[in-house]
Amino acid sequence: MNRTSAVSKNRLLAALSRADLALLQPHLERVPLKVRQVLEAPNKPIKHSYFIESGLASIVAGNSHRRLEVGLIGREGMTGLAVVMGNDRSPNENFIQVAGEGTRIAVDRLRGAMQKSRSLEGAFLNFAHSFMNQTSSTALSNGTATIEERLARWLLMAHDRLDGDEVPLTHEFLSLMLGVRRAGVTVALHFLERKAVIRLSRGRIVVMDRDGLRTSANGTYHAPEVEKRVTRQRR
Amino acid sequence: MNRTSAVSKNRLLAALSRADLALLQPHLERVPLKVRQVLEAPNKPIKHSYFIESGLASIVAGNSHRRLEVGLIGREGMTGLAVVMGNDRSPNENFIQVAGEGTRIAVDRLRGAMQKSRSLEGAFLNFAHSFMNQTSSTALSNGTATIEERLARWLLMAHDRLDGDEVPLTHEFLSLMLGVRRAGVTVALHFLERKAVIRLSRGRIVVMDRDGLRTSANGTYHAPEVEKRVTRQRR
DNA sequence: GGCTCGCGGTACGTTCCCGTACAAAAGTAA
DNA sequence: TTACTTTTGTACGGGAACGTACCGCGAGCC
Repeated sequence: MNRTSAVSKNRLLAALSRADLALLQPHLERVPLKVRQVLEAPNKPIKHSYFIESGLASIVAGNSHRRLEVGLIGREGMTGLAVVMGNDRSPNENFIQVAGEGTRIAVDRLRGAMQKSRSLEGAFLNFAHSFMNQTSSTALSNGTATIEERLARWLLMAHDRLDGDEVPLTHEFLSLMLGVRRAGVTVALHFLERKAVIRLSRGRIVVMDRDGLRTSANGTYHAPEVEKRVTRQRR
Repeated sequence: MNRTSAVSKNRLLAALSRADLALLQPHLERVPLKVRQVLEAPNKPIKHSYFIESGLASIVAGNSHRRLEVGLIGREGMTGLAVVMGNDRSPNENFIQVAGEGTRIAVDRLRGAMQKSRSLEGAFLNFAHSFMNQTSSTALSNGTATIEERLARWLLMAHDRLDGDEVPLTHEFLSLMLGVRRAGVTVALHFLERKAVIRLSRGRIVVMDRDGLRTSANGTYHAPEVEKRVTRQRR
């Protein structure tokens, strides 16, 4: 199989050494990712880890009354972090928010591969750490930012992970993600539109000006960390 | 060395197998933990991981304008999770909030021990995962709860990790942790005092009624997960 | 080609929390 | 005791977001 076609659009897989990839390859299964598809149910054993190639998954925490998104995963990473960290489940729900496709691996296969290769395990843990940082950052902005700032941050994160400039989501959906009123989202989006950083149409937000969005995010957005981990590869 | 006295008051250490503990033991150094002592500075290489035996450390995220606590670590765990996950630094600050003592280990020794024992690594990763869940939960309550609810949650978490019922902190300090006004904390604490779930005195909050606090937390507090991870010990 | 239903725009009064400010305790040092 | 510092109690006007509600519009369905 030729090298170019073998490289996944998933950045985590694409960055693996050939040997590590070979450990996973036989167990990877290509799957479509449909909107609202549940990848992990809260407190239920996780069956597969997903490597997203296009689309977006949302990690949502919640206690029936309260619910909101604590993290976003796209082609830069993988789902099933609980498994990477030696557990079999997570209290949070994980579902597809923007349709796409990717590959998945059964969790026992994943565990096996990680046991066999420290560098593979290291790569996954490294992503788990950056996801943890994303969650901290979410906690920070939830605690201190306005809806408009939080929306700008969210749009930037989504834009980072999608092809093109369209974010195909309704205000209602965004309000669930941010844990605020739908009407609040509508108003805040209009502010952003008046600043010409986005354009709105039904069920769709188009990012027009990333820098403007960054300004609107007012310090709550941080570019996805450029891998600065201690290299552990020593093979 | 006799078994009773060898068992650390740190729960993570106490739960390790004898073999795993033996890997760490030679490198552990007993240290006092002083208020405001910085265990990890943001984006600087971490030098030691700390196993707290008494006292409380706070993990704070922030961009100079904004700052608030995203997690709390006491005797149930360890600091330096970035290292556990293969990195050498974290964007968050980590400092002592309530004085106490504990042991620490230099990070390269820690890495060495984790390389040698999968079960040791597994134990630490398991804690990292539960800390991650704590952070999600913080993100959730920051986004959806009132000050009074967040305070109740915070007090319960602190109470879980401290000896006795006293939380020796000023309103000012709590306001920094929650990212709200100091005056807001004062008012909210009075509400809780009027409900007789706490008692206030200068620089000190005494927990009187845990169940009442739980009610006041209104669903934002979850008892620290009772270790339900897949057993990985296969030593 | 009319209808239905989901989505988006807008409004009203209310609640929570903010920024700021100042003075009354409660400790601490002299 | 006195003087000083830190912490706490309380107030005020203002702004952000809330719950709720109602209506127009667009897109897909029959």
